[in-house]
Amino acid sequence: MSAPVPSLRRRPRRAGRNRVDVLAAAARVIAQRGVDQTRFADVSAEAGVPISTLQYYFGSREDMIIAAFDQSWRSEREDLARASEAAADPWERIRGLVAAGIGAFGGDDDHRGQLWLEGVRLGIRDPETRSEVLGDYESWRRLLADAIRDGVAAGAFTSALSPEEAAVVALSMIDGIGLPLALGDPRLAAPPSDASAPDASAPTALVLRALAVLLGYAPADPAG
Amino acid sequence: MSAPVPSLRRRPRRAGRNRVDVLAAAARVIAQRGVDQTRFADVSAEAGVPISTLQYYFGSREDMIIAAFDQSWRSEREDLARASEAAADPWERIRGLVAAGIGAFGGDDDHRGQLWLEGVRLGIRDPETRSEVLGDYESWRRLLADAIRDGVAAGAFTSALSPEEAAVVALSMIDGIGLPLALGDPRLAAPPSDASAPDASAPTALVLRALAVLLGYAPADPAG
Amino acid sequence: MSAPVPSLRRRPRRAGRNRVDVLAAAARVIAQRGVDQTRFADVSAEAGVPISTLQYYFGSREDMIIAAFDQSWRSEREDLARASEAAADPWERIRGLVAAGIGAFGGDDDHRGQLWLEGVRLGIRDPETRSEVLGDYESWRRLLADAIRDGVAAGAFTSALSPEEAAVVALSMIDGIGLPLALGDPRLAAPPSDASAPDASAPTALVLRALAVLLGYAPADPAG
Amino acid sequence: MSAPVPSLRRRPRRAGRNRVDVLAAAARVIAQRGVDQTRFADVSAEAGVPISTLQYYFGSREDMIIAAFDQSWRSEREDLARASEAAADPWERIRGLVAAGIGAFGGDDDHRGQLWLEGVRLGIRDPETRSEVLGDYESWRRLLADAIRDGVAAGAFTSALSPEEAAVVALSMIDGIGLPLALGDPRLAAPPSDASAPDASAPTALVLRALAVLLGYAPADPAG
DNA sequence: TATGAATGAGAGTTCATTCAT
DNA sequence: GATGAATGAACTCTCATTCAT
Repeated sequence: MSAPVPSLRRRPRRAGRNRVDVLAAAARVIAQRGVDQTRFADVSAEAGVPISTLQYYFGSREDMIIAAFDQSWRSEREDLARASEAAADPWERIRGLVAAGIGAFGGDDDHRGQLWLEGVRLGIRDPETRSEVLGDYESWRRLLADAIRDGVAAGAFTSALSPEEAAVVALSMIDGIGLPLALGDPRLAAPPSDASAPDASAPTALVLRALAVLLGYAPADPAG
Repeated sequence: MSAPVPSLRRRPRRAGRNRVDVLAAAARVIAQRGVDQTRFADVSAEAGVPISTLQYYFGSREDMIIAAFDQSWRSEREDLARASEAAADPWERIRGLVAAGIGAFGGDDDHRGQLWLEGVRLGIRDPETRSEVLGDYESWRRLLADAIRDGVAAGAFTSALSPEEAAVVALSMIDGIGLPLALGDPRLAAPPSDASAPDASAPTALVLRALAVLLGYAPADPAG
Repeated sequence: MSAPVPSLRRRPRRAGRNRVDVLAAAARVIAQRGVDQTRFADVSAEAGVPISTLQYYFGSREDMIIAAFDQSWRSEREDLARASEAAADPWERIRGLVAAGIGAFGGDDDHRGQLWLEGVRLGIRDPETRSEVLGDYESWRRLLADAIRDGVAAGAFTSALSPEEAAVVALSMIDGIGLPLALGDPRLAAPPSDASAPDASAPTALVLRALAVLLGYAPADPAG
Repeated sequence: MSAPVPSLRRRPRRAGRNRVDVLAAAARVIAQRGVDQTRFADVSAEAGVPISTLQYYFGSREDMIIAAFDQSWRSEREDLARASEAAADPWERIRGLVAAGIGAFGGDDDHRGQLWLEGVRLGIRDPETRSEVLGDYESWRRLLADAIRDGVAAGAFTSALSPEEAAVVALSMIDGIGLPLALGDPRLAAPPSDASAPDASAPTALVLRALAVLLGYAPADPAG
């Protein structure tokens, strides 16, 4: 809600720096309030920018929302691309992806999961958004399938499903467990804990154990 | 502070009947347009009932929407309870639940999946709705866990996960694959077909194959 | 600007009486401020009715303006029809029509001329309005032509133009002299007077003298 | 209280040239869209000049519009002055003026009539504009009255009205028939033709015939 | 019980204008 | 001299809600 502290170092040439900040603010509002409840007034308050400036930047409310999603998808894709190069061990890569995916639903300040859900819901009714969301699905599945294929090739995994099929299933687990996690489902909390704030560690471990079974991966502690 | 004395006469049948019809219409509108885009005018048109009558029935827009969800959850629970008695074979029961769950996202006239998604999204922000949705999750998990437990007891399944854990994972797969299915994800279509209308059969088969691996169930054709 | 004093005698059944009052108020505002400067807020103040009620009555601003014109044209046609029956003598009828037509531009509280001008201007750009305005022209011309024809038949007039042609010319004089009159043209004032408030008597007399020449009508005092 | 010292350098030609072009564009927009619907954005598009440049030139929207009218009146006056020297024969001069006046309402690309109407309408409410418009009326009447007076002096005309009165009536005919012509009144079309595009020839001939009667001018063919 | 009439709150959008280059 | 960036004001419109019947 507080206006972003402007970086004092070199102001960018024109409208641009501010636009990015404003889009981040819009994405926060969308995640918090939902697409349909996102008003110019909310983004204006969150970004510390007048309403008419938002309209000057984006034209209409709808275009602002589209732009916020665009930016979010773009940065998600960049994050994923970076993540794919990081770890060499196939299981380690899977573990990272699962943790990142489920973690999106678990944080207090991290509203990636909510934003994704808004995108899915929007995509059900808006064709343009739909293709963006499906592209997002594909990015995730490709990373998962690559890791699985590498693991199979290395002899670490033995899967009855093709890598592509296993990736579809793995991503379903991530998303499917993310929703009740975002709802604060107490059944997903680690046994001793009962905190109402969603904690992604227990569902992450559970999905990893299931994936280990599915991929025929049998270390001492698949989740660890 | 004293509540107004309620009329002791039971609400007459005719009004009650109409209320139920109206709530079904409201649920249809919610599934089609989304909660936030559901106006009195939409429900009025769908139900063929004046707006002021809707307000007379339900009080406020929000109350109408809550009532529509209530009714939908109530009937879902009844359906599930009935389904649980139907099949005796554990795998058969699992197969039925998976097919029902994924099928909710696949139909043209069947908007159960959309309605469920609306409920989840609403539950993220509204505590009252949240507990209803979590209750729904529990119903599903219980049925799945019961079937798994029976299968393990009968020696048909050998699972590294507890029945409860396996049920959580199974439900995640169902929901998690339902969303891209509702989006018309072409990757979820059966290979030869390329129809744009969502077809639940391929993802259902895929999830069943994954569950067979997960539960150590090895018939000739798990999906069949 | 003051809210209309409601007649205490029998309130009409539903919305209807008020609608007529509101339309009269809208017509006043249109005449005073012009179509494009007529805001809901202006009509609301003039009619003493909330803006949202205006929208409830008419739907949109544009529809309200159309309705105001409609009502004005309807009453104008009724006035003309009534006027056509009044006088028997052809020249007397012409005199009445000229006086009425030019008088529309001359009064302080009479904004018929301004309203007509707004209609013409609107009709130049809006086809629907155009046909209404042209119908208005036809009504006037028919009355004038009928009177001229009767005068010719009675031997009172001898016109080089056909009655229809003479009517077109006569109406042109009326409208064409009405505009500078509405502008307060000092050249149109009676010689001794120099009042800035438009006085229709001098231009009316002038047009009548011209028409007398045109129609070959030669009494002692054509304007008297 | 001291006015800022104005730059002594005359405004450079280039800027002045551009200003004139821009004003012509503004006049076109005013004629096409009407004064109240003339936005900076419209003139900007028509003139190919940025909005802020328009504001730099003219200050405010209102000033731009006034300037456009000013320029239009100035050039109209120059045209009229030139026209008055052209023809020697009184009736010929009248014929030229009538044709020019009515022709202003008839062309497709000629929006002089519309612009004049906008000026009249503006003048009804704005005193400054009013005196400009009345000056325009005087210019026309003077030319007409001069021609009539010359015709009377030459014995070609015998009018019951004074030349000034006859000029007022003549100008009224021109303007009064111009409005329905601008509306595309089918009754003003020449009998055989039925073109929807306004054709000034028939109403011009009609007005000339009426004027011939009024002025006692009796050639073989007054309109020819 | 049910419904039409009326109205206030809130939102998006347009547009002229101010400011800083 | 000329122009893009930014912003406040004003307006229309949608919609839930209240009131009276």
